[in-house]
Amino acid sequence: MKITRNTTAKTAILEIIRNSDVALSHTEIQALSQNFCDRVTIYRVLNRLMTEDVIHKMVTLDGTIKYASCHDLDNGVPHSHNHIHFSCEKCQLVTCLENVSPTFKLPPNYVMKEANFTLSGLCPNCL
Amino acid sequence: MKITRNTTAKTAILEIIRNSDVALSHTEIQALSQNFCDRVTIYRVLNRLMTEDVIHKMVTLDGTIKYASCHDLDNGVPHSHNHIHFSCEKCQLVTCLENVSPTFKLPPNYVMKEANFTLSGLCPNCL
DNA sequence: GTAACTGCAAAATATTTGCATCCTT
DNA sequence: AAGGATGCAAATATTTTGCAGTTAC
Repeated sequence: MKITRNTTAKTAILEIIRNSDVALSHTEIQALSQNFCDRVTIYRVLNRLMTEDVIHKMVTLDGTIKYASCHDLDNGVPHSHNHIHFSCEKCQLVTCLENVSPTFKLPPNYVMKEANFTLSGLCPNCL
Repeated sequence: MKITRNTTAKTAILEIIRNSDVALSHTEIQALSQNFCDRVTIYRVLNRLMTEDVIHKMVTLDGTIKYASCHDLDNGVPHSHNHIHFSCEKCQLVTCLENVSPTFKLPPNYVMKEANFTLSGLCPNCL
């Protein structure tokens, strides 16, 4: 996997994502960045961070793309992104439910490469 | 549930969606509609069809929203939209896998209202 | 007849691209 | 030094809103 340069923008954006316990959209990251860098740079840094596999993205039911940091598993096995993301319709926060992996059986001759599982509803804080 | 008026635009758009065996985006529906009606009307009709529960939407991994008709179950029970959608990365087609419902266990105090399960990979035609 | 629907224009929002300049390695 | 990264401007794409005119019921 190709590693890109460690620039200040990249470091700052990764910090924002890692400090958040919920997934963030490009717009939310921009708001948190306090105009530290350009909108366009955020788009490009997010793409870089994804190719490096330090963050992953998901989509909410309304099509908004959100980013969250990847948590490495203890055993060093490459983590999967097949966990469920929960989007609270009241507080709007998107949380990674790292330990909830759905099971299912694909029909014959389908080859899965990526998965996105998003639920919406009410989170414990808004219940 | 509120039923909206059966206008020619609504009928035509529903026809397009029902005649397709894959889920369609707003842009794709517009292309298929041969400029039968305005872009804005398509947005509004799609929203109406969703409130009437005759179509449902999903999001692909890149955030594109796609629409597909709802298939009623034999027993008359309101169908769920918790089936998996498969997005082929080669031919770009999004298919509803109606019979594949994932099972999972939500943590306590989460209340699920909607679900979106999207996989990407290769479909049987592109394998 | 009337409330719902549509088309058109325009605004608001989101994302991508080109290019000159700057910075990491 | 060199190639990658950034900022800015601008193009492109997507979605929403307002309003006047039209249509379904």
